[in-house]
Amino acid sequence: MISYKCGNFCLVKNSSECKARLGQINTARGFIDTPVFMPVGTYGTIKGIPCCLLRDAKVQIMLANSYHLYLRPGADYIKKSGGIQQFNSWHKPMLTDSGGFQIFSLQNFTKVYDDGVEFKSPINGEKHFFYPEKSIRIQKDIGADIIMCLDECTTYPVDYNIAKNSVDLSIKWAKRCHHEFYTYSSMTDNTQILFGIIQGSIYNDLRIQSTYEMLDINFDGYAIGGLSVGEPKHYMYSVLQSVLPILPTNKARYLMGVGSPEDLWKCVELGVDMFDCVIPTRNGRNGQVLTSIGKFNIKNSKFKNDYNSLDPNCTCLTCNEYSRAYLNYLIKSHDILYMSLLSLHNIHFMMNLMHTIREALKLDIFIQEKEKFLKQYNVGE
RNA sequence: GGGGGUGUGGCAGAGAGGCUUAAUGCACCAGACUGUAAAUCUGGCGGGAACUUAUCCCUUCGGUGGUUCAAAUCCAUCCGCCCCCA
Repeated sequence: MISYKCGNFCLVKNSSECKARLGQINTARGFIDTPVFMPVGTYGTIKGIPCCLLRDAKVQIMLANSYHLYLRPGADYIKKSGGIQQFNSWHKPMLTDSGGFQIFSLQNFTKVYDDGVEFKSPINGEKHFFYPEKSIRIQKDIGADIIMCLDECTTYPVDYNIAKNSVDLSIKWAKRCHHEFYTYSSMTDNTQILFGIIQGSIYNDLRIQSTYEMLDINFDGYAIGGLSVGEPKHYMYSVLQSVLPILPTNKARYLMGVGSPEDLWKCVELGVDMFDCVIPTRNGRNGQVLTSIGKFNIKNSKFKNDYNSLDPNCTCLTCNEYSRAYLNYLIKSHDILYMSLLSLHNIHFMMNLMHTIREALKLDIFIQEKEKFLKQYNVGE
């Protein structure tokens, strides 16, 4: 059994073939084997899926969003209810995002100032001022195991000078977050950990500057944000190749908002440890099914008389119990059950994918397994 | 027997002489979705050519016949359906 302090990242094994690594993160609610994929439950719930089924699917950690939870039901409320993991019955590690992504996703309801950001609530139009200290306090009160700094997630495309100012702002905010994190007292003191977020859009020199300044502040882990916001793929890989080599090997690296199955293999290869993405859940609710032989949309009429399971290589509840034909029927008849069943399958798929990646790293056969996966996956349906 | 109404694309339902192959929903067919304002959004949806763009031909608003340069829209007539009174 590996023994190390809460919050520490333990590097278990490096690939001999590439920059990929096997690791483990220690949190108050258990160990997380990396590389890991974290399903997104913005409002503290993975839509449509009971937590017991997430545990069955071997989900290790899930995401929630501090801004959305702050709006409803409120950070104080969650604190009083015993923390988010108690409130939602998940009882396992959770990571909360800071609200920084909402500067991007809710940009039409947002005004960024030097001190913080003014959000207009999408629920009722109320104005809320978010600033670094507030984001940290909310996340601490919510009880997140991993807390993210408030950053500014820029849009794509963005001018160099705007990106540069944004990087400077995110660094300034990161320092304030770091200070508040070690100042503000909460019920879960000493068990929560804080990650900084590297920005800089597609500009490698800004990314490198952002990385060094984040390293100076000294976080428990480092996230790469502001990617997968519409930029061409090669920019993302270019940024990763600039940033990852200068990150310390003894800290976790988290690529925010990524990604698709093929992205996961490629980014693990470059040395990323943690991922999150709405693809398996949101796309599942829109009918997209991820399988070992490619993705497809179960709404398509060709599945009306297809009595096979979604994925011949999957053993999830959906694949065990239901045919493509029935799932096609469910979605056509707007029965809400399809959302749960497709989300659950897609989460199983992502978990199996990460398990395959970890096993490949254990056996040091990552590259061959990656190629095997991509070949089969791109065959499609 | 008397009086009134109505018939539009797969369905519902606008349109009341030219800009109408005909609004809008639904259904149907595709596509998109990457730190979730998302059970959402976008496109297509009479037939046939062409297709990088543009475009062209044919056929449609119950049937038939008319008026008109021009008809889903006006007139006549036939057919179907609905309602009220006896």
